[in-house]
Amino acid sequence: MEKLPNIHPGEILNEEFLIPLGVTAYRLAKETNIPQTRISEIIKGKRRITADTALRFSIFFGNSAKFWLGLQDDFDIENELSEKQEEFNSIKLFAIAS
Amino acid sequence: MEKLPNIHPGEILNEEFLIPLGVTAYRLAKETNIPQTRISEIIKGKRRITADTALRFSIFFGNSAKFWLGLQDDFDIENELSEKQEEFNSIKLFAIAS
DNA sequence: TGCGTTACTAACGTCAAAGGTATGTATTTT
DNA sequence: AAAATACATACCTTTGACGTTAGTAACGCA
Repeated sequence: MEKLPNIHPGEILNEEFLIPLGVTAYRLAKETNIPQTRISEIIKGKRRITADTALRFSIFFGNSAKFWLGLQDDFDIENELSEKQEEFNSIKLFAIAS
Repeated sequence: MEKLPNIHPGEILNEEFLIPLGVTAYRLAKETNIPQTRISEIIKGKRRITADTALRFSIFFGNSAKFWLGLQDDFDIENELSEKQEEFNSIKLFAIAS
């Protein structure tokens, strides 16, 4: 198994939505009433997708808020896993006390 | 439509996992290597489920990290929606510039 | 009875990040 | 030329995630 580069939600926003649809970050900011800085930082992977952001995106793009939060979750989970492998290995599955 | 009380993830942790399985918050903290305060605050709805928490829970309970983060997402989305209805109403679906 | 484990809460303190406003600098459009 | 588009940087505030420590209480057992 290769380890995927772990692509962040901002990259998907840009490459799967903005570019194909011909929407600029500026326009997205204006139409969703999100400050430009927030959009800019999300695209650069410096900021997370929150529920507020997810809802605004979902209304504008016509998809679901869970899609956007799901992207963030996947990204977070992958990052945590690769950072704390050993830590997590020490946790054992629940078992009823004997 | 009635508005559901919007149940937070900690409540589900407690009522759907801890109580039925007979696991105390104290034991969960010990076995997942999470400080007790974190568990306590999550159960009381004062703290969110993060990727770290979700992964530890999923290993211990034998389910997925996305399940736990999904609970948090659902909760966040509901809260945002009820708080910012009007704000979101002003956002319009994307349309190609004419 | 007294010690240790279990169980939970409350009170600090730190650091990261989410949020906004303001500003700067191009480029395009009118 | 003026206004709108497009994007980035800097600064500030507030929230919240995190941990450590300390405190209380109840139960188990030797």
